[in-house]
Formats: sequence, structure tokens, C-alpha cells
Amino acid sequence: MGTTKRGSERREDALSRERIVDAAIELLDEEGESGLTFRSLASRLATGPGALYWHIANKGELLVAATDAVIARTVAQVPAVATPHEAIRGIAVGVFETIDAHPWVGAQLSRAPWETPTLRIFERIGRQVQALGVSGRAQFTSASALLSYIVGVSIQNAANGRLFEPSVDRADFLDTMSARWKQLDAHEYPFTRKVAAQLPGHDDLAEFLAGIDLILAGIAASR
Amino acid sequence: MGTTKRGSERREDALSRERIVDAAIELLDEEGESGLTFRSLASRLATGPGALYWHIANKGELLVAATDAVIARTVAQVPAVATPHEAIRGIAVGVFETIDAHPWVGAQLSRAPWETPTLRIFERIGRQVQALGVSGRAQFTSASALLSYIVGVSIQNAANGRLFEPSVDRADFLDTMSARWKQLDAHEYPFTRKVAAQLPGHDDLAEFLAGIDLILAGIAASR
DNA sequence: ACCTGAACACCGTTCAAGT
DNA sequence: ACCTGAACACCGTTCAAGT
Repeated sequence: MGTTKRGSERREDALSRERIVDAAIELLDEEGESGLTFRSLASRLATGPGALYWHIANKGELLVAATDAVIARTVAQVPAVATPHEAIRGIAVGVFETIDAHPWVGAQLSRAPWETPTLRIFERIGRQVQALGVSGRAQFTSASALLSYIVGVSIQNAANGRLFEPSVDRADFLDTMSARWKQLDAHEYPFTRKVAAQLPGHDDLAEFLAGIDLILAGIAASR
Repeated sequence: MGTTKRGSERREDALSRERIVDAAIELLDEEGESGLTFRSLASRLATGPGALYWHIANKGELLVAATDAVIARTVAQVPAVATPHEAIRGIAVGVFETIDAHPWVGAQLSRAPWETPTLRIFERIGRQVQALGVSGRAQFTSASALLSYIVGVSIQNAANGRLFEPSVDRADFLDTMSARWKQLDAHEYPFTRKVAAQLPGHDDLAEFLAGIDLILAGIAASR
């Protein structure tokens, strides 16, 4: 206080790493992965593409930062619940819904699985695996298996969601898919053709959680 | 036989969808995903980029075709074994090793999970789930869970493999990663810090198969 | 029918020049 | 210290023109 206004005074609209990342998230959500370019991002921030490089090293770092911001929000919002089993389901649902809402997050998680975003999820799952009473070395195995499953399914689900225009709804999508599977070669794809009938009315989230329960049942059985 | 040689005679080096896809696989394996461009591919085939578009619609189709060729080979080579449990482990190992050898296959499987390559794997797993005696609707859930886990882990494993230069070997990589995890904030990452000690000597394939066994134990327990 | 290669409309990234 | 925007070295894709 008491200092006179000078060049050091922050302008409202000054560029910063945070503002850039926020704008990138908006662009990714609105236009999809291909909509994020340094030119489009710069024009949204009313500057030139070169200015962004003062704050961020390259596009890879920008994507990691955007993913990390979204995932940090997700894990912070997972509700506290009674049992480790419930907690793991809560984390799973959180990640699933986040990737469903921001499909580019899924692609990023699988492209750079050693970065902080993945670690945030791993940490939360790990604590609950510990709480489950899993012993020493098996904790790592169990947490890794759960993490891979959760991220894997979420990505596949999000990719399916983008298969058709948003106007095509879920039921139509499943009907189309079911019809396509039924037309597969009878000799090559007997199983796929048989389960094609189950596709209409399929509940992705329920199916996903059934898989979680399967892994948790396996963990319990292996103890 | 007996026809005179004409324009319809096939030149040895004539372009074809098959030759293009084979060259694309070579390029992807040698140079990685960013090494495949229509220009580099065309020059390898001693033609111009435009020529390729006579045989293939676009880059997406080229990637799907390349992935499909590799995965078809993989599933064809899975050995016949005694039990469904063994068979599922065999498929899992096949996919794991394929993605480890061709990391771009993993990226492609998660980018387009509804295409034939994924379906080929799903079909093989499904048949074994059926052989396991899993009932009706649960077959779909079990096969999907296994598929997601197998593809998910394989992609993460392959991404880790590309983290550093090929010169950096596995042991060094794990040591570096372990050291990095130990430096994480003690309050934010207690679990990750604790399991960091288990990282050196970690056997990815063994850990992966332990996860498969976990899911199979869950399937057995849920029956 | 199939191939050629220049051209179009883009990219990510760099960097001299400004403030 | 931070921003500007032209320039560099690329992309995927198209298409008139050739054989």
C-alpha cells in the first residue's frame, strides 16, 4: 500500500499461464482437440501466437497443464463416503464423468500416463486400496489394475460418444451399433454377433461399475 | 494363360492398398507416429502424395488399416491352450507385446475403439468368457472389462517405454521414476511415495497378468 | 484407371523488433 | 519483462493435367 501506480501494476487482462490454460480448456471443450491451435488460442486472448510461448514451452505442456487443472478439480470433488469400496466407486465415477464431459482429457491421460494428472488419480485409488486392508506389494498391483481399468473404460466410452453427431442420441447409436455387429461374418464373429442383441438398452456407467465390482471382488478373493 | 502382355499386366511395383499399408506400418515402426506423413510415405513408395489418395480416403483410414493388419496377425498367432483362463492370458500377452512393439497401435485402439481392430480382440476374449461358463448378460460385462483392462494397461506400458530414449534401459527408468515419486509432497502423495520403493525391480508383464488374474478371480467369484 | 506434383489452407515454433 | 507478428519449415488434402 502507498506505492504509486506504476508499470508493475497488474492489468486486468494481462497474460498469465493460468489465463492461457483456462482459455485452452474452454477451446478444447467447445471445439474439440483439433480446435486448439496457438493461433486460435492467441486470437481468443487478443494477442499473437508468439506471446503464449513466453508463458508455456510448447503444446504438449499446455495439454498437460489443461488436463491437470481438470483432473485436480475432479479428485477434489469426490465425496467422502463410508467404505473404501464406495470411495473407489466414487473416484471411478468422477473420472468417468470428467472424461465423458471433456473427451480430450482421456486422450491426454493415455498419451502421458506418467504425468501428474494420472498420479493424482493413482494416489486417491491407492489410499482406498490401503484402507481395504490389501497387504504390501499387492497394493501396487491392485491400485494399478484399478487405475488402468478406470482410465481405459472412460476413454473408450468417451470415444464412442464422439462417434456420431451430438444430435444422434444414445439409443440410436446403440441400435446402429447393434445392427452393424449383427452383420459381421458368422464364422469370424460368433460371440460379437450373439451379444449384439444386448447392446440396445446398454447402460455404460452401470456396466463400468460392474467391472469395478468385479476387480474389487477379485482383490477381496485374493487377500 | 496365353494372353499377350498388355497394360493390364501387373507391374511388380504397382501401387496398391496393401503395399501402402505395409509401407505405412514400416514407417510407423521406424519413425514413430509423427514419422508417418503422406509425403514421407509417398517418397518411400517412389510416387507423389496425391497418388495415395486413389487407394486410401484419408490418414484416419490409413491408420485404421495399419492397426487392423497388425492386430489381425496378433490374434491369429495366439496359441491354442488347455483352459479358458490360459487362453485369456495368452490373448492378453499377445496384445501387450504387440502394443509394446508397435506403440502407435495402442494410441490407435483408444482413438477408434469401435473399429474392427478392437472388435477382433473383443471377439477372442468373448469366446473364452463364454467357455468359462459365464452366463448370458454377464458375458458382455466380463468381456468388456477384460478388453478395457488389457488395452488400457498395454497403452500405459507402451507410453512408459517411450518416455526416454531407447538407450535408457528399463532399470534406469524405474530408478528415475522411483526417485521422482519419493520427492512428491508428503501431505499430497503419501501412498505414491510409499509404493515408490516397489518400483525398482518391477515386472510390468507379471504385474499386468496379476491384474488379469484379479479380474478372472472376480468373474469366478461373481458366478 | 491410375498417377503426378503443384497448390491451398492450414499447423507449431522461432525470433527480431518493439514497448 | 513481456508482447507482437512476420517468417520458417512443415502438415493433410485437392485437383488439373497427364499416361
